Amino acid sequence: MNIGEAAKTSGVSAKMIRYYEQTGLIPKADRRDSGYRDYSPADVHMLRFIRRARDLGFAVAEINELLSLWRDKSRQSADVKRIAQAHIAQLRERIDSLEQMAATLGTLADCCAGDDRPDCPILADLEEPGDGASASGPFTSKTGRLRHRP
Amino acid sequence: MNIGEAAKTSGVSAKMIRYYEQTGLIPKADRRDSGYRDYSPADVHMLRFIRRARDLGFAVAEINELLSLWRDKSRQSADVKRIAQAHIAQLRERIDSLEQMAATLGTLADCCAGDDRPDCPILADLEEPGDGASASGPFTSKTGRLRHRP
DNA sequence: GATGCCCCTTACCATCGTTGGAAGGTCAAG
DNA sequence: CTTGACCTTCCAACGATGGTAAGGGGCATC
Repeated sequence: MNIGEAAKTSGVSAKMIRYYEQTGLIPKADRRDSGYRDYSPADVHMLRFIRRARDLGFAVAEINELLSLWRDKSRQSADVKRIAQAHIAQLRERIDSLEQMAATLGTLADCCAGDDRPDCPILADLEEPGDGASASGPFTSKTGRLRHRP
Repeated sequence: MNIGEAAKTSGVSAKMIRYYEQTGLIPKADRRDSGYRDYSPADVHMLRFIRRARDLGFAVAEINELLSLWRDKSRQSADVKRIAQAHIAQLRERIDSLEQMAATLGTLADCCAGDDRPDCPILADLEEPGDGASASGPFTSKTGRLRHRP
């Protein structure tokens, strides 16, 4: 199976398949005489596993952990559960940050007339954060910022 | 005012101030004879504006928009409100994605014995997503992924 | 006036996951 | 044989931030 086919059936782009191979997340694919990578259904299975884990927000490093547990038939489900729960906690933190942001902005927008007058509580708050719906607590400079999604 | 002082009083690191200048988010700072950048209280004010907007999750491109409205005294608060509301909608989308992820994982973890047996519904779902708490709907490959926060 | 310390400058490199492109080889169909 | 779709490798970029290194200035203290 070509990399293109593997990409289509797994949902992981060919670019990313090569990247995952390069970074060691997945083992080096077999090569045909032409140099083309050759994928088995089992490889595609693994790729779909990765894809699914990415969709669930796991970082590649975490997926690495999950993959070794997946490959290890004698794995303990407790290990997997631990990783999953740690990830859930991470997700909750980010959700909280985002909700704080949205709440702050929502309050400001509600106070905003939204007409053609230059008075704007949103800009005013950006200038000098108010107390009411302040978002300057839990997330300072490093937390709650989202990755740019292309 | 030195860049260090400006950084301290604005909450934006010196590094980022230079970066913002380089990328055109803020105008080039005045220079003293020594070559040091020189910042006025107004500049610091602007930096705090930026900082606050970053804390609220605005991307730099959005902050650019906000900054021009901020500088434009005849701005219409409707414009600001529009930007803010679009941003809120973005935040809500991401929150939804994250909540779906957390819910899916939570369900799986609840079903997981968490003992030393190899049977693990979490891994099973990663292999072949189930229907119950599937998270394969709204967020496919590009949505809901978080930026890595160092 | 010299010494030490901190700050400043520019200029790279790394991160993380992903996408894009260029330059060239392979394969299957016409 | 040609064409076009595929594959290969390599290199670069994104966005925001941190780090580091080398070289020089500013200021307080001796």
